[in-house]
Amino acid sequence: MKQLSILSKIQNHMERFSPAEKKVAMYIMEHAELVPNMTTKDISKNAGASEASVVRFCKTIGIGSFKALKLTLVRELTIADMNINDFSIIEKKDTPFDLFNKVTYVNKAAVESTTATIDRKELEKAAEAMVKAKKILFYGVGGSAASALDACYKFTKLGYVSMMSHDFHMMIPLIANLEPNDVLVAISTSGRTKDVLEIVQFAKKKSATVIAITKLDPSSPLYKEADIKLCVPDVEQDHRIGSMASRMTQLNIIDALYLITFHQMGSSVIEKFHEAREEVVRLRR
Amino acid sequence: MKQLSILSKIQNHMERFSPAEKKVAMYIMEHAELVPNMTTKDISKNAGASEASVVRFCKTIGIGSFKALKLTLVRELTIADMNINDFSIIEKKDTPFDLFNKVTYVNKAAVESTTATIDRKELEKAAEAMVKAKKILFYGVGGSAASALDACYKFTKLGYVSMMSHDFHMMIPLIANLEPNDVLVAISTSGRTKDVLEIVQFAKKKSATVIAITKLDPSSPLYKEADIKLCVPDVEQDHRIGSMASRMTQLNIIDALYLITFHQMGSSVIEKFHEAREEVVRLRR
DNA sequence: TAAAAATATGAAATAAAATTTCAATCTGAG
DNA sequence: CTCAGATTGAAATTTTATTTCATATTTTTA
Repeated sequence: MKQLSILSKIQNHMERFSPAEKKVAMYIMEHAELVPNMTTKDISKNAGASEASVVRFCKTIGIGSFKALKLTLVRELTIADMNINDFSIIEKKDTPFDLFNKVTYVNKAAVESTTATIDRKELEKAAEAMVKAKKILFYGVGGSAASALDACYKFTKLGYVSMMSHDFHMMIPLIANLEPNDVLVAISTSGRTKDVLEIVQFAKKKSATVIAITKLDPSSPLYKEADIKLCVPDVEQDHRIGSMASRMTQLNIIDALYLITFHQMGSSVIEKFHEAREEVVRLRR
Repeated sequence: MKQLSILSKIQNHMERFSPAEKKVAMYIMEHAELVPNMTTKDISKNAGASEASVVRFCKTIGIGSFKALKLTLVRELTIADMNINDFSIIEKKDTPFDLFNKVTYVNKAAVESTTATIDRKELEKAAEAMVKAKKILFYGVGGSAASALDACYKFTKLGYVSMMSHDFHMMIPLIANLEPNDVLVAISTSGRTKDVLEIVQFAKKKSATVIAITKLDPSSPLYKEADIKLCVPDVEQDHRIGSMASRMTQLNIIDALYLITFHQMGSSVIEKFHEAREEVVRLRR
């Protein structure tokens, strides 16, 4: 039989808690992953009960101390899965540290959630395309520009002619010089950024392979146009705040693409790679 | 190949510990499973060193506090049989999808591990500094340039005069125009990039506040020079592959800084923010 | 080789967190 | 009502973690 986890124990006990304990229980159930980094004071504030009640709560559920509860929770949560991906949990009274913990949690969840949208076959197609390419271009604007820059840097290290710009007009001549089998990686979570779409169309005209990093949405133009779709989840974001998680998901996919390419290239290239790295360490500007 | 495992990190570092730290390290290696339930005093007694040395030991191995060490140990000891925690497990026969899963795992772990190095007080100092600043500059080179770009974009959205460049020579005049209370965010995981250090020194001469995003390493020059240190874990990477995880940790901290600043600014600014966003959606280039 | 600088260390002070105490406040049975 | 028992949080206390600082040690420099 399955060992009764501490969280379900709390759940089962819910009816029998006193009002103050119940507040604590509710808070802990809903923010279990934050608890290990919190103090009794933090929790009392957030749950609207006293510190004493937090400690009493621990005893009530049969755990000796608050510290023991934290350890128990960490142990259980390392295996647990997660589901939040928005910032509805942000509250007025949050301290910087609270906010940090929440961001960390959301980002972790975002990375995790890329597993749900990525497609094996598309990854394989991407791997194949990367090997065939001489030149690789990356294009993303606004929030996606940083991802493009990161990707560009990584593939340069692999010895590709790899370029990016967030300037539409700069991209045009770059695209004009693409040859068949070269790759354009277009990054736009929404899949509806006009500049990106125009660049993609131009690249297709030059018979380049277009890889899109975009959210899984069959109705989006970018999704429809791309030869290869590496999909990020639609991490529904609090629009007041703007997307943070989407950058994480883009980068996670870029990292994968990089590692896959690296893996395929084999040891031949690795020497040059090594050489460049040593030079960097030596010069260390 | 190295990884995110704290115990092997301690092992690898063994030669470089000071005598007192070494005693602590030895004790912890041998009794790792007991440590989460011990206090600094317990350990100092058992290891034959002072409590201060226990705390210092944590910093030396790149973990922000003793409490964080305890949490990290619990996580690892429970995760141990969940096998993967680094890239040593990359095998020839890995499919692209396998590689994707491994990258995802590593990135998630990297984000998670920032909780071990961040310091509450430094976050609060950073929050304060950001509110006082008129102008914010970001500087990072190589792999850190993408993080700087991302940060710059985010803070521009908040209405700051926010700039970045990865060109050293371009940075000079930007720094020259900084005023007291303005902020320079210097991003360098190693904390030893020469360009970055020179920029930091110049900024300090202009009385700007320097926030460093760097690994927790008390001996690194950037760590020593910065007014405020937001530390990322030393996700020691397979040097054949180059760092992926470190970008994740940088971005996680940048996201936190952004959210904290946003949170502090309050609703006054949120309107302008909204306005810009709606314009973006309308124009959607 | 001596002086100066940098590093390392633990005792003690301080800060932070957890726990306990206790007086005030409820709650409900008689 | 009223009183016994339960519940609660403010404040005191205890425990734990962290920082400071003076001293000791090593390393560098002159």
